[in-house]
Amino acid sequence: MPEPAPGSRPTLEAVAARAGVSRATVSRVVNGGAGVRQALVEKVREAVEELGYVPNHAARTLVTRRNGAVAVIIAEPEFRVFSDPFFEQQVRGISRELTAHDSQLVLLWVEGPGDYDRIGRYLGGGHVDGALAFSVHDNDELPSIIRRAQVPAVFGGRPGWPGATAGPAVPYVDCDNRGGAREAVRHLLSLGRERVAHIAGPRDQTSAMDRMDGYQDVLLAAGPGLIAQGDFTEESGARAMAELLEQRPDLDAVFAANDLMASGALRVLRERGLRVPEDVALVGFDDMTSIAEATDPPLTTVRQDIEGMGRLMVRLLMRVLNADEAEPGAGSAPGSVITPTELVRRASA
Amino acid sequence: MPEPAPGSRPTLEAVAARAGVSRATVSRVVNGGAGVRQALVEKVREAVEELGYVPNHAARTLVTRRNGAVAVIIAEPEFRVFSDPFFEQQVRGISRELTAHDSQLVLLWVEGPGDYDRIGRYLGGGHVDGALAFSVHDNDELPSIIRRAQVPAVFGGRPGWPGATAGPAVPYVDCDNRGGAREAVRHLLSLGRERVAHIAGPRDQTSAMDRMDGYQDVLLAAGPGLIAQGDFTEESGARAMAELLEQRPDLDAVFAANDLMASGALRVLRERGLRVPEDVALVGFDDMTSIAEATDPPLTTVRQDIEGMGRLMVRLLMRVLNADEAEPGAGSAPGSVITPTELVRRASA
DNA sequence: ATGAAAGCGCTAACAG
DNA sequence: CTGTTAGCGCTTTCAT
Repeated sequence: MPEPAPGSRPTLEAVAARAGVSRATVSRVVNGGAGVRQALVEKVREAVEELGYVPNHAARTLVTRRNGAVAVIIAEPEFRVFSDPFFEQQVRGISRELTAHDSQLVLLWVEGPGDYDRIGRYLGGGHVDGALAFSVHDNDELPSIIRRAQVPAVFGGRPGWPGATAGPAVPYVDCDNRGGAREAVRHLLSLGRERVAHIAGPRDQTSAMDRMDGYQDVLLAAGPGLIAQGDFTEESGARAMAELLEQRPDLDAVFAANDLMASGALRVLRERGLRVPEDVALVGFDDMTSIAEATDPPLTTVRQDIEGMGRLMVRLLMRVLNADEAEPGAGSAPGSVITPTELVRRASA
Repeated sequence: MPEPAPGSRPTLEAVAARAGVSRATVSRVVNGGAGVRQALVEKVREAVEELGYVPNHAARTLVTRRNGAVAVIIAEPEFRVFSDPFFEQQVRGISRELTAHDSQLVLLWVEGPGDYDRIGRYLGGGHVDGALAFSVHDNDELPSIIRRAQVPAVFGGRPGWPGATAGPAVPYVDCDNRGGAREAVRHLLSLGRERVAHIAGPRDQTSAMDRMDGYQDVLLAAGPGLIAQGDFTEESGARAMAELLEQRPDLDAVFAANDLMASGALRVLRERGLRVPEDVALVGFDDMTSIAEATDPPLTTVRQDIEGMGRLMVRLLMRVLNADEAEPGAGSAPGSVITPTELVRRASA
């Protein structure tokens, strides 16, 4: 345990002196040691160890123009967000992958429109190599801020704002919402269900819309009154279920756009004395285990690999960064990633 | 909207040329503009605007040795952590206050012993001006890592590890756990209750122990069988309540060390047909509104200003940083902060 | 394979 | 008040 001199850290210079080599050589060794004689490498390593040398990040950034930091932007239009287990998992994946890439996670917490200015300046200031953001709502200002700041970015979730499809493609990572929804509905049909209803999520979130599209892909002409609108909350799921039951008392299956709404629906179903899955089969989406495994009966649902998506966001960003380095400004079309989903069968369908 | 030249940002030099002054003058203006003629200030401001100049952080850090970033270390020995509402609030407070101090939040997520090494190196590498950590358990390695890295740090929650009291005092921010507990118990007594039980939190968390101490301060000789051990979970609260009821069926009040355990206790109380507060009065701790307001009856509890504590952690750290700057290495004894608590009366007591 | 030297962009004495 | 100058610690040609 080298006791560093209090006050000032040893520099490259000091290490060089100690090892009897030049600064350049020390630098090479510290950065991998390619093209340096083994004997010297060892001598330098020793000196580094003895002095407890740690490279000065600022100095390195100044010349390499890389700062080994990535911003994670958390916009908070709603109440929860952080305490959302979905979020926690995604950030965890990001954190892990960033660590693997020797990068730091700089958290940018946006609390209101007033913050956008600050965030824009920060992003534009070149403090981070790139940014990771989440496209929650369609009409979010964030994308344009990021574009203006000219910082490479990757989104979590397919962006849905107006010009998203036009112009330079915005790289994003999302799960196969539409395909997963199709699988859920097909599963319900395979169970012999004939009147499958859908509880949809908010209209301004692409994930919700994609899931509804998937539902409609399979049920080309979904009967009237079989789709109800929710907003991803438990309460809205309950309301939507009540509505559906009123319009179509004959329904025999429900596909809810997320587990939380499914649990709300389940509650109403039971209150009405309907048995799940005997009378009505129910499938959710997300496989938020804290919900899906806690309900009675446990929910059959569509799983997405949330942590994996977080990791992929980082990998994608790193690819953009490296492409940018090779050919700056080249529209290196990084493409997006859609991760597969998986139907998890439990007892509700 | 100045369209920055693609590829490279304008430097101080460029601004100086444009404004027809020296780099030094531009630097002065950019950093507040003290001692520069108004005419020049404006000329420089204009040039900055036109060129879309943004200071290079790395260059600035290199000379000032300040990087405007603070690490928030999240150790995760348990499952939840991030999704803990307590945590969310504290981090929110930290984030806000950091923003007010023009500092960035660098998130360091520690997932296991293997990560300590990396964290230690990072902290020691001078990438951040200081660190904020949370003292969850007594036997955590984190404090020693931080000390070795010689980075100024402030803890959230009174540290309880062995040498915490010896050596240089570790600044921390905590609420008045002991005083709050006293108030809770006194309230129960003022209601005429005579056999007040306590459901304690984990023995290796100072907050839990302090609350128990507060309980004992008031009930100098708490009768036998009036204290049961929990671990801050709902389930443990229920178990503890059952235990207490068995040992002291005559108890007429309970002070639980947190709201989660109180809600567990409440559940058991109701299962046994005991009325709250008529038969047994109940007080919790934390005022986690998502719990305290959701129970039936709503919980009387001890509120702590969690977000405020987060903000205070930052302020305290900034004070340490500034003291350090004035007199490096001086044991400037920053002291800790204990924030007051407040009894929130609802229906349970 | 190694070293010498030239900056990266900025701040902070120090002169004027 | 303003400009000149000297680095901060590191990487990176370019010689050798």
